Amino acid sequence: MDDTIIDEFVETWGAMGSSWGVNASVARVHALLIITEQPWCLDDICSRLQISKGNGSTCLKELRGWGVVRKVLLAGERREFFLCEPDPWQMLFRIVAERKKREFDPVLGSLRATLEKAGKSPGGIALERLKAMEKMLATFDRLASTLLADESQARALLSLLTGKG
Amino acid sequence: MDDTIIDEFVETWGAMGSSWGVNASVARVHALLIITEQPWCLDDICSRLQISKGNGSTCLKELRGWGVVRKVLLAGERREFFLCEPDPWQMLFRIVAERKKREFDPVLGSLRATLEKAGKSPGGIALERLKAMEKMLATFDRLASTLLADESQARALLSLLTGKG
DNA sequence: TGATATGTTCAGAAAAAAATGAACAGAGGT
DNA sequence: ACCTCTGTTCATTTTTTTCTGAACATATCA
Repeated sequence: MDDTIIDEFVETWGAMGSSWGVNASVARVHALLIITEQPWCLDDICSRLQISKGNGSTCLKELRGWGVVRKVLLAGERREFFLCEPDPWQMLFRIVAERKKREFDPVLGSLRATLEKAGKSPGGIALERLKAMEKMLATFDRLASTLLADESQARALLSLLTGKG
Repeated sequence: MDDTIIDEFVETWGAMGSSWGVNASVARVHALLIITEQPWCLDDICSRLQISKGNGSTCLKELRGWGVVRKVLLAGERREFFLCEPDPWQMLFRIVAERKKREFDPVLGSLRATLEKAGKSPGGIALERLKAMEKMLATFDRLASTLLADESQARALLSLLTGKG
């Protein structure tokens, strides 16, 4: 029975989301749209996942905010339907780009501000270590920017590095 | 006053931890050990961060579990002191290795199990899409394994890719 | 216009996560 | 052996997060 297969996937995805700071319901809705490639409407999602309409609505809004789910209009249908981005790489890039912007860039900015202030009165602060951290994060910043700027190239590069297709 | 600088760094780190699924207190303790490179004892950490001894003890235990903090014995001291891994790259590699093991590998395993089951009764399941996802995650799996196996090489490679030191 | 269908928002309820602090365990010292 | 210092554990409390469901908005159609 493939409902079981779908459920397992949905729950796995939900648990993974949780451990990476993504609301489990959001991840579950996403998983449902991933594994069944049909368009779903709000009510069907909610009854399938046993969540309230309010919660479902919020999850979809968030997923659209991440750029991984979009509304589709179905001929003769009054309701709104939702589809997820079909290409896993695209999906990943959008999530990474968004999380970088929201949760990495501010940290790098803050670290640089700390370094600047600490440069003037370094008492008790491990300046050299912080500089090394800034350098490391800056490396990731450049790498991510480069990869995100050209997705097909990024994909090729990553595959190349691992020596497989 | 550098206590303020330290506090800001600690809070930034704590907030970042939160958004990536790491307990904020754990991240704050880590931040304190990062930015001051002295050894700290439990009581001093707790009073500096205004957390209970129980909480502090648990945080340190967890940080040791991640391999980024270790106990040091100070001559003539009965208390235990704690130091964090001094090299940011080492720190990062340990965290990545551990999170991969705990939170990525099981997902890849589960996805493969899903694929196997769905191969037999694929009704309603987007097989091709799941295969593409498996392929993508497998690429990351190989890449991470390669990089984690030789840290200095990984570090060199990442710097090379970004065209800087 | 009124009735129905659909979606969103948000105050309050429920659940989950995190923190506290007291009890306990062990290690040293006297 | 007894007392003190140190650290851990865990039941309970507190805080935070998440979810629900009802009220509201909007759209469609008769």
